[in-house]
Amino acid sequence: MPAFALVDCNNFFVSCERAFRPDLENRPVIVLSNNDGCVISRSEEAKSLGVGMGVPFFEIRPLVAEHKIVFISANHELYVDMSRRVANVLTRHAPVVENYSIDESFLTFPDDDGLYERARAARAEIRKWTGLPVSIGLAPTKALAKLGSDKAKKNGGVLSLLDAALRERILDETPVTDIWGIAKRSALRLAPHGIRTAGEFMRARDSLILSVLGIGGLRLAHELRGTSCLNLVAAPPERQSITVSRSFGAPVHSLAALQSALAVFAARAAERARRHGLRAGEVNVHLGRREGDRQLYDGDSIRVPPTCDTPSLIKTAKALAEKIYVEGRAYKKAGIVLSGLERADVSQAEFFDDGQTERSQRLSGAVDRINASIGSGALRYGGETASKGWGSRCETQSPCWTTRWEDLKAVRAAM
DNA sequence: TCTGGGGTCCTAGGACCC
DNA sequence: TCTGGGGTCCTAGGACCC
Repeated sequence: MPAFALVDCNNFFVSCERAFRPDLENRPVIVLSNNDGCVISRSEEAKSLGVGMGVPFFEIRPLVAEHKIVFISANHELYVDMSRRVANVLTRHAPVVENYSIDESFLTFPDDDGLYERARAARAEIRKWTGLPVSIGLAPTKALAKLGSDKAKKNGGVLSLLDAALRERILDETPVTDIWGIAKRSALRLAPHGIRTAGEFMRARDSLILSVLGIGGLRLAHELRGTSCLNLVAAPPERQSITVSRSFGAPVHSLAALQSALAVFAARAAERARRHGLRAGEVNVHLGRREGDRQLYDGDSIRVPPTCDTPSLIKTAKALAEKIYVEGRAYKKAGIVLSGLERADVSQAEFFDDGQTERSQRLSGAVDRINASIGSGALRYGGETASKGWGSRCETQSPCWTTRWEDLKAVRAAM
């Protein structure tokens, strides 16, 4: 029978930091989001002190001080590179690998022969080559493999749910919110029907599930029963959108500052589009502010002739900003979303091409290459001025141990 | 007076994920 | 005072068409 494995890096961001800082082992450690705003990764020690996922940092400052919790500002350059290293090891262990997120991969196998031993071997090899601890779940469907990897964290690292009887027992003691794809809202709608555990959900009538949660919920129920509905996506589908957005270190009031931030975001977004060989047919710009508990957005979109050209996207972003900007508002956040993406190489012929396109593509390509070799942001377009009045706060960030020569770790060996 | 039925496309918002 | 960033999918409702 075909089988799936989910490989999940434990406390990924914290583990990446620990890989280069052994002194952080056995201590409570957390990693903070942009602006040191929220907690986005926690070591087991930090979890047991009661630090929740996603809680605002300022709320737990006293707890941090009391227990000497180590806090680190996120270093995504490092995490992306570590993720790539894990993926490299995995390709040696399975015929098909889907890199589902920065810290999770689905593997698929034609049959489940000796799968448990193979999973243990993969886990040991990842530890050896990257220093990262992973948990692996084995099962006949993706949703079950995911559940398996969660349970594996407290079960020696590898858990097989290939056996139906064991599966049912575990589902019966699992709250329905622990299922991948079911969160608070859905749980609230299921509760009146007496569905609180994953087991109860799995055994519920199809018609009931369909009416309460829709087609996605029904697929999930089938997955839990052992019928695979979510296929492995080896070649990731074309992405639907590209977003670059940031919260500001302090509220921003002026249009000029918002435009300078958006110019930088537009340049990043354009660069990403080019890296994926895509052009955007629609640009959205939004400005976020806070009113009490609520996040409010002023935003607007515009269709454009498909492009991945930095200057033209900067121009569009600035124009949109001007259109939606309201004087006197304290903006906390801004972003740009590129959508209507199409492959750059199969674009329709450009009827109105005035010869600028090719020149501008060559220029963009050169800028990308220079930035890739020297460091992101080394070369900028006009309008992409350095952050003035909208920069991020970031107290403590680790060096880019694996991606920058100047950050390479020095090791001294005593003979 | 009587006001169909089926379809598509688009958009905004909800819900969820990591 | 201080609350991330980047995504996906689904649904409902409106506009429009024949």
